[in-house]
Amino acid sequence: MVTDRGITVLAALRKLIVGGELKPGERLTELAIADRLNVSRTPIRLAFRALEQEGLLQRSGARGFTVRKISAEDIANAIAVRGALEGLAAGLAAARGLSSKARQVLLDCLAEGDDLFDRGTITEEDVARFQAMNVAFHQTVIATSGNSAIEDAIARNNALPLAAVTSIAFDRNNMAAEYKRLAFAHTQHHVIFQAIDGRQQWRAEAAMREHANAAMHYATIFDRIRSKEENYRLINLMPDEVA
Amino acid sequence: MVTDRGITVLAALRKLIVGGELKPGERLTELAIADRLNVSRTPIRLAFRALEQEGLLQRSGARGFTVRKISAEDIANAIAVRGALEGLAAGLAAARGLSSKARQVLLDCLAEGDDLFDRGTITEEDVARFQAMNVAFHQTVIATSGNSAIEDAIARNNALPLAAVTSIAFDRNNMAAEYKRLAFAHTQHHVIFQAIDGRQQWRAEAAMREHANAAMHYATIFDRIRSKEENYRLINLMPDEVA
DNA sequence: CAATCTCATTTTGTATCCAATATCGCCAAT
DNA sequence: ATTGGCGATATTGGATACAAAATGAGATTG
Repeated sequence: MVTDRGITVLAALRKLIVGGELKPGERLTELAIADRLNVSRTPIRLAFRALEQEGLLQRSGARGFTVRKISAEDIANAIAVRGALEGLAAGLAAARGLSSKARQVLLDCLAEGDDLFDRGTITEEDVARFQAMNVAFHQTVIATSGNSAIEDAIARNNALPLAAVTSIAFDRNNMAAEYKRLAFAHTQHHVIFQAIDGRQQWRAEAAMREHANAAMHYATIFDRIRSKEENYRLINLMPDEVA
Repeated sequence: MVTDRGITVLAALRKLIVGGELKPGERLTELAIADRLNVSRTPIRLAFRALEQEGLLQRSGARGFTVRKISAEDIANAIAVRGALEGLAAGLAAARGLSSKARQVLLDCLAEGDDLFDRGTITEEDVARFQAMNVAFHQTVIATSGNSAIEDAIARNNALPLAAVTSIAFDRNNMAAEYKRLAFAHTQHHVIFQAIDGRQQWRAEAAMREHANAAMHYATIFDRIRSKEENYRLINLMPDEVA
């Protein structure tokens, strides 16, 4: 064993797929990919099955895998699922109440967002900051729910690039519009925090569920992002990179 | 390749785990299981990872897998997730409307249930009939939602034995109580159908979500089922066996 | 000319071998 | 007595060889 290549291979393949170098619908044979990545078929076989579970690959008939064709509808579907699951999480979090530590994390997220949006404009780096803050906010709420099955279900649902909390895309030619979009999402974070902190279960659930619709935006611009119009920038934290 | 043992091995292992022959917490080594099932390590490696995804195995440290310890809380958590997802599905189904074919399937399910519960008592065979009908009802609603991400998420959440629609458990010494329980669940089916057929999105969602609580019963009696008290019978359709 | 059958080729599934590394027990030193 | 290192062993990861299917092309026949 040279090193633990399994993980490396999996990440490399994910990158090839998400990055579009392996095109949707393309058929993958173990040998071809093995040669391409300079490993034997063994780690490839494991990676194929893992990626099938993640929803990036599909079995094609009795033989082989193809790269899943992801449509805007798929993204929208996954976002709806995310909304339902995160809504449930937020409601349960409200019912259970925040630990003082979780409460502080959320407050920090809110403060950071306030700081970010106070200026009235944002830069591309700000978007990256927002993303990190956003991920922390959502993960804290989910963790506070105390229901690990939600966490699992969301993690698996996150496999689709644009449906995950860890994805963010924006139009660099239109940062004013992006500012509005993200600032609104941040305002929703305030509402969600209020509801959870105030132990209002139903309100927390409804607010979080509505908040997921902020991401529905991605489904509508999915085709433009996919075709790599160069004014669209996609920041996509891979599963490996998330703490 | 003798035959496609991969699937066989996976199913066999699942059975060993769910059946309790491999005890929760037990550490599994590839070689030991390979010998036990008379195959090489290769299909075992694949199966371990698949079962990890399903949530039946857990990675234990840097080396090896252990059989996941499932608690009553885990079951309750998974059922809550199922409720949220099926609730979402039912709501979407109401919004979209039933196809005439789906409508007929649901009506048939209702008719079969009516027939089943008309007599005022049930036998063990009736429970099996109910289970088949129940699975069909739920799958039809989920399919009608038109959101395949829900289907996927539910399928994966179903891995835990008692959290799945495909599981049913009952106390054979107390069939009168079981009759009440299942008859009530069936009445809920009527409500859900009414709501979906009447295009009442929110009512459909709420009704389906509440319906999931019928399964919460299993979380409460989980320990008794697990310890195989012989008056409890568990019918568990494995993922392979579901059409 | 179409349909079907056969055989070659491709590709997957399984077994086994080797390399790497974690784990455990033992011994010594403090 | 406890801790730290050291080596033996167990166990996993990866490569390769081989067996079994599936697929496709070409031939053969109705």
